[in-house]
Amino acid sequence: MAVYGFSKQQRLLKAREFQRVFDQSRLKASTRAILLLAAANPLGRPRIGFIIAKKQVRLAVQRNRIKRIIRESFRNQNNLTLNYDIIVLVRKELANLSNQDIRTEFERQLFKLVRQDNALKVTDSHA
RNA sequence: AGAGUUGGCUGGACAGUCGCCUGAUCACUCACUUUUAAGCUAACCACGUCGGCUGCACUUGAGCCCCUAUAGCAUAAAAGUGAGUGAUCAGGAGGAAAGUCCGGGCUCCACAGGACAGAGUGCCAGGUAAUCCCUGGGGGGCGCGAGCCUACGGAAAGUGCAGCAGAAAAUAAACCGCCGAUCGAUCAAUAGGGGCCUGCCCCUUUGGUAGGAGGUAAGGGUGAAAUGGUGCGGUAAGAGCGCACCGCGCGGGUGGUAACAUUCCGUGGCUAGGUAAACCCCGCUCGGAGCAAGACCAAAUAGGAAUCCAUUGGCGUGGUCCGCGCAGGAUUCGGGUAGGUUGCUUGAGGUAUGUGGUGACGCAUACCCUAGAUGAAUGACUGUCCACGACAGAACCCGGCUUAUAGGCCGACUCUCUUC
Repeated sequence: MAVYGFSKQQRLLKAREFQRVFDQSRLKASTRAILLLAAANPLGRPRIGFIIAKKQVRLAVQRNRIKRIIRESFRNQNNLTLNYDIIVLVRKELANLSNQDIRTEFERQLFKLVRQDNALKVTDSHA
């Protein structure tokens, strides 16, 4: 039932949680428009948090739009097995993209994280 | 019909699927509190020794009592509170939510007084909780007009400033020009007088020429601005020097609550230039910080305070003992961090009607409750339609101002043209 849901359990809420991801990030994917950082969590589900600086995206309407689209995309990733806390850092160029382009940009980087995670699991099992 | 002025309203619509936040109701789970029910615990271990008993031993030690059930422990049910999950229902950004430029409410701090500094403000009257806002009125400017703009107190309190041009920029001055009366020089003339050398000289008068102490502010030219304008008289030339009209100042009257107006009366020949978003003067206003205000609950860690225990032993003080201090243990307390709760949406609130007022707005009655997030909700996708959707996202709350804005709708008014 909660497959498509998006409650507070799937969000990063505290400054400490954000700081932990920055300190312990193992996965990283970035383009000119967006940067994803991720650190493993023990909860058995992924969580997501946003950092959209006012310096990068000046208008509040644009910041809200980006958050909503990426959150909506993240919500629909029902088969995502990535047990990580993910931080999305938004850069200036993302505000110029359309809704559809923001979505594909985010999903492409998210799958990059999944591939990195799989590669790590393989090396861990060898070691 | 075209051009324009002005006031107000609106700010994509509908359907489906999947989500987010808040509230209400219901169900389940967990925690806490209260009540009720039935139940378990007087045992064991350790310690203390005010007293008692037992009993060994001769003064200490051992065992029991010395104390609880009106207590403690866990269980179940019901009720309440809180949290979580699920279901259903309801609600969920703006006209500017923006800039944070003013004004208030609210909160805390300081204090409730006075003075100075500083900042703001500035025609008048009214509205308001209040304002730098709004309404009405006055003055000035722009527009054929509807209308628009206006930082609009004081320049005879003082100080300062004015590039370029121009002769001169604030107190009068004089470049060109005009005049040159009064002054001597020179020429001429006629008239008059005088002298003698009898055709010359002198004096007076008149006119001219060049000069000139000086007079003048009409004219020229410069400038944003040059010490009222026009005309006539007047004069050597001119000039408010005089007069008429216009303008201006002052006093009075009249109208107006007032700013102010004045086809009214008198008076002054006109003096008093500009600049105060230059200093300044005058009147009025202003304590500071802000919801990250403030209030409450409060883990861990460190530290603090109080009480009790141990003070046999340790460290310090000291020759030693007592004592004192430090370190130790237990309990309690307050401050307070993370975190949480609250402040937090019922308010100078909306809508309708009536009513007072030119209007801003006030008053009365009825009805309505309309976001409350906090790493921060109010959305995404699909389809259909059309005028193809601008500027843009609440963060304690209101009243204004300013700035941004695709379009669409309604009202009032002005000018021009055409037809009747």
